[in-house]
Amino acid sequence: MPSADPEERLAALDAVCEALAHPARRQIVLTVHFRGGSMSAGDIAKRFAHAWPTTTRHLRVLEAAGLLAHEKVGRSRVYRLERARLDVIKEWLAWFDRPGGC
Amino acid sequence: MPSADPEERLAALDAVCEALAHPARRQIVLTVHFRGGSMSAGDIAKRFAHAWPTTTRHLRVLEAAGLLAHEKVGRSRVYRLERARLDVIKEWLAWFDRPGGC
DNA sequence: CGGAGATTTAGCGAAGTGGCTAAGTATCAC
DNA sequence: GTGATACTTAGCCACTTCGCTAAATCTCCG
Repeated sequence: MPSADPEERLAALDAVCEALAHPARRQIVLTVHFRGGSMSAGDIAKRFAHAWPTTTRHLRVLEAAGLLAHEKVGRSRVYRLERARLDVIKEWLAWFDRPGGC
Repeated sequence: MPSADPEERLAALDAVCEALAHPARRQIVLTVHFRGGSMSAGDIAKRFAHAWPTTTRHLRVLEAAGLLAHEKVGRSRVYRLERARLDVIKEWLAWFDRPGGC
């Protein structure tokens, strides 16, 4: 269910759009999805050419946008995709399915 | 119809995502849509707090991403929304509707 | 405890973004 | 042509982004 507070929804859209603006971050989100919805930070980092700390930062951006969440498992951190968060984009796109005409 | 060349489609996704990452640009696209799909640069600029050249630049980014196109009409430039271009995002989001599981 | 593995934090530098003002280019009206 | 209207281009500056390496942290194993 979308948040009721319109300001919060705008902020969410903002964060999600900015997070997905970077190709590496779109790739991370897709990768996690196709690996079943959750992956450890190391597994994610291994799949990218960037240095690990660079990937860590991308993960933080995605998490701040609410697209990812993590939990500690032993000495690993497992990131889980918050698929529902992608809905804010769908909602935005839906505006264009209604004909415009002031 | 989506472009056949996968590289071109990736580039398109890239450009569109980056273009829509900025709130002002999302707003421009929405505004043009609700004004019937086309507006002059001046009408667009008038609706924003930014200085006109700033809006011009946003328009150029949106046009480079293929979300807007313009034609000259007298001394005005009329920008038209290319609604179909938004489909590259829908296509990307569609990946998440198929269950992941390597 | 000591050490190795997994991951983040800190901090740097190059490059890009987004705002502005001022100046330029068309086009129309007289 | 002259002047006003409608925009864009050029150029500047503050700030952010994104890559890196080096150092810290946290957790398990023996």
